[in-house]
Amino acid sequence: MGIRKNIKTKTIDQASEPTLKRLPVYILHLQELESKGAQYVSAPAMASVLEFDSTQIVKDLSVTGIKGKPKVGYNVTELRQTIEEYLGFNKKNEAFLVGAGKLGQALLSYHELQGFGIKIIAAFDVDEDKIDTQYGNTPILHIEKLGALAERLEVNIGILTTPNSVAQSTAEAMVKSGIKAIWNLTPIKLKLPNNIIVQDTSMYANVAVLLKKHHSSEKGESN
Amino acid sequence: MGIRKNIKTKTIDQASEPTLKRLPVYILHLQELESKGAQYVSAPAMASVLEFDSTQIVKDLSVTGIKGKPKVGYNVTELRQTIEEYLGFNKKNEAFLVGAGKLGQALLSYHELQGFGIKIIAAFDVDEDKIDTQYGNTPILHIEKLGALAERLEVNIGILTTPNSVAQSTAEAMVKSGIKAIWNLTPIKLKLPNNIIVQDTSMYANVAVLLKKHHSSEKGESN
DNA sequence: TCTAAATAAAGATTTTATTCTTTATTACTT
DNA sequence: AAGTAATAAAGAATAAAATCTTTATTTAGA
Repeated sequence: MGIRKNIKTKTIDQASEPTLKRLPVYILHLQELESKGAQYVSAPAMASVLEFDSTQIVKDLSVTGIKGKPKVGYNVTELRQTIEEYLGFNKKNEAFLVGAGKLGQALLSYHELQGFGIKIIAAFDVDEDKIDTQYGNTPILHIEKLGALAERLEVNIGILTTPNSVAQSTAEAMVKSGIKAIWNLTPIKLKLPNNIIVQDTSMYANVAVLLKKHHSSEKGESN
Repeated sequence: MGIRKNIKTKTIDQASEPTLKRLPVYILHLQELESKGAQYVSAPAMASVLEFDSTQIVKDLSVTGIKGKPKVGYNVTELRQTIEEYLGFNKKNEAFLVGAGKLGQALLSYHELQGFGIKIIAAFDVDEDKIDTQYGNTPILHIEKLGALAERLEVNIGILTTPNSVAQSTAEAMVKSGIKAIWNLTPIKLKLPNNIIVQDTSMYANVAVLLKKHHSSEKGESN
């Protein structure tokens, strides 16, 4: 019969940021497998397709608490659902978008985001031409209404796509309105209270890495 | 007189990716300082504004080869120019954008990118309604013309903003056309030859990190 | 001209993430 | 039913990055 360990592994949480960023990649891959009718998938099989290290995949997936079976792998659908649940993609993540410029409009059109947890229910701006119009199905409102609406609708996720010059002040207004988590798509480093979650997605940062690597490789450096 | 060390520090290159991503933040901050007429700035002064560690700033800046003066700091304009030069922002980085959907259009409108090194000179799509029109000042062409044009204009930077389903095949076509560096804004993990530089900017990855941190903090976890 | 304060720069330490190695489990095969 | 091959899971080692510490430089002020 053997000895059964009774020690519960309880370090379920606290996944690293690189791990969190890889999890959506797994979801997309699993969705593709599902569409092909696959029932099970092993970590090495995923590794060869995604070109990750297979033990890293096992580690990444383990943060969700899911268990795979040796010789079989993971149940594809169960795995996808478990990751989605872990990331909170299946929760009602309603968000406000502030700054309805080009980038903001792109995100308003980017309906795939809904499948990945975020639903933008209103946008805010100061441009009178945009205010009280709709973009897609999303109303664009004057930014003054942010506070009252955030409270009434209990929205606490904000997406920041304003011009750089007003990014900091707008973010502060969002916090004052009860926004707890901000997805910052401006390149500005926001200074906000510690309890506010800020996720930066700077186009500039990515351009910088791309160009430097590109120019370095042109000069024949060893990558 | 003292002993003057004659050993040249030659590890000028090979900045880490986190460092490369911070460099544009410094540029933005320096631009602001310049607009206020500041002549010099010290690493600790920048640190207090940007909320970075000051020694990290010194380390980051040192990859460009610039030297600061004790008690004075760095010359603001010289520092900005040196970083821009290091990242290749002042070079002629002409790029093609492939996939003129919403996200692609947002980038076409995002003229600030020019100040950060990237100039999109043409966009490509398969949608007949878009082909041979212009978006802003940028022509949208049929994707079949990519190869010939890339060769003629010697463009080797590509921006990928297609639907996920065609991301891989489009990327392969770009590589065949002579594109050497791809800024991948799809969430797909591209499988391309090793000599091709790929920089991923996945919205999903960032949403994943944001939501997980948000939900974890709601549950009262220690950040 | 000398002293002291400020700061850059280099080195060491700590932390974090990835990769490698070992162990144990499970299903398939004979 | 037993052995074997495949694989997950846990742990160890390695690599990388951030932070901390020390040293040396230099300019401003006495």
